[in-house]
Amino acid sequence: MKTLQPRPGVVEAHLKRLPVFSGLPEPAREALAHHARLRLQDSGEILFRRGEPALQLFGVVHGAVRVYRDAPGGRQKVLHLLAAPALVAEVPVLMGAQYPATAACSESSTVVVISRQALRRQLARDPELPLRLLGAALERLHELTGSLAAHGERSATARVAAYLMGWARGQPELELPAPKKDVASYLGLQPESLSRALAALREAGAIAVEDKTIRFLDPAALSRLAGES
Amino acid sequence: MKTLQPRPGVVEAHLKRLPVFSGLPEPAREALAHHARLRLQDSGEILFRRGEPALQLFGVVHGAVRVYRDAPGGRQKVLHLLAAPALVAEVPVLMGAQYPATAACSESSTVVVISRQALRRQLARDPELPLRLLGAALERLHELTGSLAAHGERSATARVAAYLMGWARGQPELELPAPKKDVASYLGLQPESLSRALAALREAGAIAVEDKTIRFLDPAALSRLAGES
DNA sequence: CGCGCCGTTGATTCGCTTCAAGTAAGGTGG
DNA sequence: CCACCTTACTTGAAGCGAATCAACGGCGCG
Repeated sequence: MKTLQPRPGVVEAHLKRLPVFSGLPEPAREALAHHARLRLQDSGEILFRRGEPALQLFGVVHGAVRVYRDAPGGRQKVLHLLAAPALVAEVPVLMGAQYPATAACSESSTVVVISRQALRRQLARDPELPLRLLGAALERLHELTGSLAAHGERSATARVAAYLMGWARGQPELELPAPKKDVASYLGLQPESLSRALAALREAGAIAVEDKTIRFLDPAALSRLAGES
Repeated sequence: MKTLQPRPGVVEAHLKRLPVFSGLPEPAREALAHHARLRLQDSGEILFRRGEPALQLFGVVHGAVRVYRDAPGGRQKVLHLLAAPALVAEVPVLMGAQYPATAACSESSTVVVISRQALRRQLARDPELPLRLLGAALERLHELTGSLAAHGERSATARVAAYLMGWARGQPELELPAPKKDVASYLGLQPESLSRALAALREAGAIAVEDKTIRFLDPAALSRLAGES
């Protein structure tokens, strides 16, 4: 891992690409950027661990991050998969709590690190910022809710189909934000099961798979496969 | 369902028993109570539905509520089980969003209903209140995180054991906050499976079951059963 | 009383996990 | 540049655990 302290302008440009900060007036972003660090992380490197006091907010500007919890038996259950641009750990940092899970890069990434102090300073100054962060938290809650509702109900294939559609956003192609084994864990599956589910979708003519790239060949069929119990 | 408009003093007394409001100065609670309604709900009656604009905050002062989402096939997946005293829907009301799920009473309950307007008015006046509500939201997020981590990993019996221990809080006995079928859904199980899991724990000598009451006979054994994969 | 809902228990089925190979790509050190 | 290792992914076969189907007893309620 390399920590940089580049020109504030560079960091500010990165912040601008994060949805939460993009709407802010430029001076506010500059104030934040002034106290931020930039980190270049290799795949697998850890951003923070569960239980540590949440002193830093992370903005992923390039790459992808997985948030997970260790489970008995040396396994880990992935709770979130984030692809740049995304914010990690707004809620615990905002609340002065501990990190509720561990975060690691699932590919080499560049991350903007903002200290809790700096964030708090800016929060006091900018009345819009807390609302934006709360909005992000709400979204997170929404995602967890949906994820929880999806588990148990629905077959493996249906879950995978639904997940793919959720990432599609109308585009004809999508790049998985993490190695398949992490995607599998996120979906509550074993890697083998994900592999088989993708194979089933492929054989149904709904998608084409090449490494981490999924091409949508038949969105209607995919949606049908996602819908059935 | 019966809606009452009792003396504010009565409502204020109820509010005082809700953790979020208990620390407030009495005048603040009275101001809130003034615009609140009291509802007596039968088991099964609905507080709000997914997708409706979140105009009302609910405080359960007696009884229990389940929050769920409808799943394909006419089923429903329970996301939260709340026993009085508890608050429902702080986050969407605070954010001016829509209810992300549906809430219904799982037994006959009495509920304090506070309009978003009234809450907002009080929020503007009381600098401590938003933080308290945020804290509640964080707890909710925590619960969801844990719940999600528990699904998939762990066997049915282990999940049930872990769930029971989570509600125990040191007491030798606990009352399930909902009919067993709702508890089952919350744990991602079919009612039959919950029944079998409880039977297994009973046969292991860890607990005794009588209707909705669970007595802890051997906490050590229970914890051991909860721990294994 | 008779009906419906909840909960329990038994028998069976089905889907996912597990175990086991085997391929392919990337990294390292000789 | 190649031998070697590790890691990611895929596929096949077998086992198991929870879902499902079914029947029954208890209880509240009209």
